[in-house]
Amino acid sequence: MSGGVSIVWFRRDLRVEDNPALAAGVRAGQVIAVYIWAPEEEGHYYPGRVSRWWLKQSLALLDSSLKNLGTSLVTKRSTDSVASLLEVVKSTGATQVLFNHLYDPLSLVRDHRMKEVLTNNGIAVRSFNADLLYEPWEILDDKGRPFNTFTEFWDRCLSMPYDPESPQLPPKKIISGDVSKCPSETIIFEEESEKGSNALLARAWTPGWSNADKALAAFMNGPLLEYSKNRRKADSATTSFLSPHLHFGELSVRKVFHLLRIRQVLWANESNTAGEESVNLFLKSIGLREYSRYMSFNHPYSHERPLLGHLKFFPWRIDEGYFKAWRQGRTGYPLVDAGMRELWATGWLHDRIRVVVSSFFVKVLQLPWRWGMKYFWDTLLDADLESDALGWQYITGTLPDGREFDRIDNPQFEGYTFDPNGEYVHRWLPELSRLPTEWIHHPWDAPEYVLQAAGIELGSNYPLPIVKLDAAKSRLQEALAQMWQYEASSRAILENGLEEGLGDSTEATSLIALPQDMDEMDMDENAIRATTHTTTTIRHYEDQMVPSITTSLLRGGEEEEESSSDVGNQAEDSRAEVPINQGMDDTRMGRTDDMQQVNDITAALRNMDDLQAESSNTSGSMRERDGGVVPVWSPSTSSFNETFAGEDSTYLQRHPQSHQLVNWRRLSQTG
DNA sequence: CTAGATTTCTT
DNA sequence: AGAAATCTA
Repeated sequence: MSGGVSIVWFRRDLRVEDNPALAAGVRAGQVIAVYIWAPEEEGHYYPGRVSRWWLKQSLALLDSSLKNLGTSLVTKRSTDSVASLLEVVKSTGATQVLFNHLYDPLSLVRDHRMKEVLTNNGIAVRSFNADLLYEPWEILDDKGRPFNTFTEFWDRCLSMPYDPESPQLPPKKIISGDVSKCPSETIIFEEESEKGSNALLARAWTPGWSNADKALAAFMNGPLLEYSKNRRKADSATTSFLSPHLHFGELSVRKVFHLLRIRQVLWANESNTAGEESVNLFLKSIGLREYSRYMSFNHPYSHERPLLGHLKFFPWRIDEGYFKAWRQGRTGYPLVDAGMRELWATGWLHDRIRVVVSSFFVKVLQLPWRWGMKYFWDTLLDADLESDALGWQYITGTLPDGREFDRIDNPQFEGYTFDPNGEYVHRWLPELSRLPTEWIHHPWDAPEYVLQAAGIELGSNYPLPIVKLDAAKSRLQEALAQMWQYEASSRAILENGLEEGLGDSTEATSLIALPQDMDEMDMDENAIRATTHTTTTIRHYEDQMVPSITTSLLRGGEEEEESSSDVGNQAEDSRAEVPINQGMDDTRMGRTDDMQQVNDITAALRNMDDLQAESSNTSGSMRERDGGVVPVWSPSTSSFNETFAGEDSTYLQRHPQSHQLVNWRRLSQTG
């Protein structure tokens, strides 16, 4: 036993405490800790600037912790993490590879392949749960099927016959394997152009597992008690700020859960109801994180496809201008705009405001949710594929327990509940800083003299509402009517057995692609315009699907047309595009049946082989339909950055202490 | 005290 | 929008 060398493959479990893979390695003998940076494998989901910044800090801290324990972190730069892992194994003479589970679709496929490759090479592979209270396959209903609503899921989690594993302490000492033949490679996490902006982040955040632990303690001993009371204020400092730590696995959810439970019992004994309620609420947000993994595991396409198909024919607006206005915080709705500017400036957004801006995005602007999700991915410090997919699908209403699609939230009213005194808006929208609270969430209603006194000229230094709310409501109705009509004709085509129906169906079924990726964003603006201008105003009668990003990974980008293969094809279709044989007058009708079907299929797909077969299949069927219109955006080239920085002096001078996150102006002065 | 109004919450 | 919780006369 003591002679064995184990590779511990770190991914999003960047901690030494309660890390089962690491613990197993230590128990087995010598350990070689490895981190492989292969972002190209993530396809569209190459981590954004702030996310990479966090990762860099976190790895540095992990390395120093490992050094204190007797080894160090071997880092590798790769475009094929499985191949790199195999190299590491060979150069170190390791006999086993240990890692902790991930549940995003890319990792599921990659890890499956990794297991296969290594096993074929005679290497033992062992994997563990380090990210969840319970593995997704442990939480099933009475018939042994996965749940489809959060409440049911979470109830079951909380009433499981056995508790989640107790958190383990860090190892006292690690016996290092010989890494002399396996040198670390330097990983570049930030481009030169990003360093300036990144420097600001360090003033507000301290990544790394030991800091995560401190953040947890600070939250538990402070804001947690008031969590239920304060959680709905846009700029309150009462959120936990743990999400980036949790995303990178710097913090063990099981530890969080454990400590929360202890605290809960304590407060229950003191009959501290406010405290109890707070704990329950906070636990629920942990539960949502669990649920996002659960959904991703059971429905590996939930990051790119709606779970329910009832909006399949919704005419999403392919409108670059709307998209840009939203990103830059120039929609004319102060609460939305403040949120978007905070996001851009700090990489952070209060949970409530995430709901506000994303709901606005989908319902008022009618933009395809995957664009919004991609933007969140690129800009959020806690960008998390599973959580964000769940969130956006929830907002869009494509989950069984999602919001109703035809309900539009009113940012003006939301403004007065989440930001009653307008402080949040004042902070992030310097151009409105002199507008009284009475008008702060609806400047378009303010009398001319008020606007003048506040130095606001609507339509010039602050926009008028990009879409009026009553217009948004009727537009939504129109869009739904179109959707039903399109649905009906599509069904007619199917029933008539026509291969190609309406003349415009090619256009109609073309895909709405994601916004441009990083490498394309630096393109000449004219070139971009040339590729997009003809179609920017056209509505697309199709879901926002893209070819599966797992394709390139599996087949090196070229997959055969294998539609004949197996269940996969059918399964894929039913999941992505729930049959539209009902629900003409109720967008929600038929969802139970649909979900039933989805479930049956995914149950059959639990096996990784099927999953793999299916993903290649998907791309096969989607590929030739690619070519949707792609709006272009670029944080790095946006002029908004410069316009925004340094404008909000007055308010910040008045409230120097008032928020804990990045103070954009102050930081840019000193940094 | 209750019926009715009003506010809050919804994963 | 609709249910549930909270307020009020």
